[in-house]
Amino acid sequence: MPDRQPNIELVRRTPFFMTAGEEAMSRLLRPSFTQQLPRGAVLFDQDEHADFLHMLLGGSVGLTARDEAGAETVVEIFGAGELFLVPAAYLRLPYLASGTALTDVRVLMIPADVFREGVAEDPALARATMELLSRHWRLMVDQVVDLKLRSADRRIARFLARRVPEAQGAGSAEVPEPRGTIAARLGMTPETLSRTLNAMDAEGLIRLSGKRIDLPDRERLLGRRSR
Amino acid sequence: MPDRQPNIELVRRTPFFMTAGEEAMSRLLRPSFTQQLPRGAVLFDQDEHADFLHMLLGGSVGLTARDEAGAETVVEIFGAGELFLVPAAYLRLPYLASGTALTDVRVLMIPADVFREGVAEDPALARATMELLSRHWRLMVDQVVDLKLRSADRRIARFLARRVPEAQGAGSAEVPEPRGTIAARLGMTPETLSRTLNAMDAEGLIRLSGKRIDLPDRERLLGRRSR
DNA sequence: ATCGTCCATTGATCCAGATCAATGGAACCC
DNA sequence: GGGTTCCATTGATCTGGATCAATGGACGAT
Repeated sequence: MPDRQPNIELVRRTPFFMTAGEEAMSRLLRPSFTQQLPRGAVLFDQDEHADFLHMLLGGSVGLTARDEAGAETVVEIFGAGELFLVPAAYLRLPYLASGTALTDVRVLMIPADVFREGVAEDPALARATMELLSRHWRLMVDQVVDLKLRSADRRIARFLARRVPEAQGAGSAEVPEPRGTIAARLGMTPETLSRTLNAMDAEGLIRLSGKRIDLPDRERLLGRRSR
Repeated sequence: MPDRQPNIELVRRTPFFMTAGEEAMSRLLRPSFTQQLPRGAVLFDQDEHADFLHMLLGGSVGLTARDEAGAETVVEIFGAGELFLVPAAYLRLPYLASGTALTDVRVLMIPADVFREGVAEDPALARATMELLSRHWRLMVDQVVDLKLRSADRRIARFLARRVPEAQGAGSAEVPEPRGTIAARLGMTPETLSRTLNAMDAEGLIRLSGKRIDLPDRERLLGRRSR
């Protein structure tokens, strides 16, 4: 059920549109629409032609890549306010990965050709796009370093710490995504994730309570030298 | 020994300047200079402020990240014609990684502020930059998938195959970089790389000859299902 | 040429995390 | 409300690749 009236305020406040400006926003919004989808829905599929960019208004989406043997991983998990699929749309190439709703989601669908036009004509929109791409590149570099240098428990600790809104001290991380998805994002099996989480709980580093995880001491959690 | 006369033809032919156009090129080249550096030289250091973009005119450069414990990996290896460090320069953030000359290199040094100005004023330059960033994001996604899904020997096979100029059949890959660097780029130890390379040679999948490696049958090399 | 240094190779052993295999539990549907 | 299904957890075992430990060779310096 497409909906032509997205929550404008929410869109206006995203880092992307804060940089791109009001004009770019209304230009992109005019031909766009929003979709509500339940957990598990597939938003787009690897190898298919990129007709839309997606901006997540609520919920979270997993970028899932499948290799030639059919095995799958999660490359990244995007949360509310994130705009993604710019590279595929811009290069007019097929998507590198599929997108799956990890929770119920609300997505703003922006036609790729409108975006390409806008970016060519509006310097502020181009600026916002370059910033976005730069940030996203750095996120992926960070993940590569994580995978190559850090052990499973350090990766988990960092993942949880980044989910806490407060920069310092104690906090609480919302983790509504399926465990298997998080494990895949972190480059490990669900079994390893589960075991490590329970061990951390036993040590008092974290407090598991279903879809929320409390971090009593962020510094201690990150500080652990397990290699 | 900065040199104010880079090989213009070489620069003009890079994918980046083919898109950015002649005007952007002369604008960026005017305040730039080239440097010749020996293998092992450090071009820039992690955490330092990004004052320059680098365009590699010859040789290859490794992006090396160091974690808090002092361990290092190689995030990416760039070859001639590549422009890198755009994200740090554009976001005015410190470099995420250090750059090391893996062979003797010739680098064109482009001042970051000139680049930022140019990108704001020249739409063709902005377009080239968005394409570059999009491509680079996809390269990192590819690497993440590689690390998460593929075994050491498959990663090596793919790495070698991508170094062969010819798309099909047999070919020869130049591998002038130190073995340890390649191992780090592939997320394994030099020991594992060495052993796997020798095993592949024994099976006739590749032919080792110092800094060159011949691939008699690209398809067979890639086809191996060792999961 | 000869030495020293660095890097690659080779060998032996170890271990973090994967895999295989049940079992437990929460959400969903008639 | 009681299956049914799916997902998370827990247990036992296995293994790809890391680590530790020598050698061997190539290259640059003298």
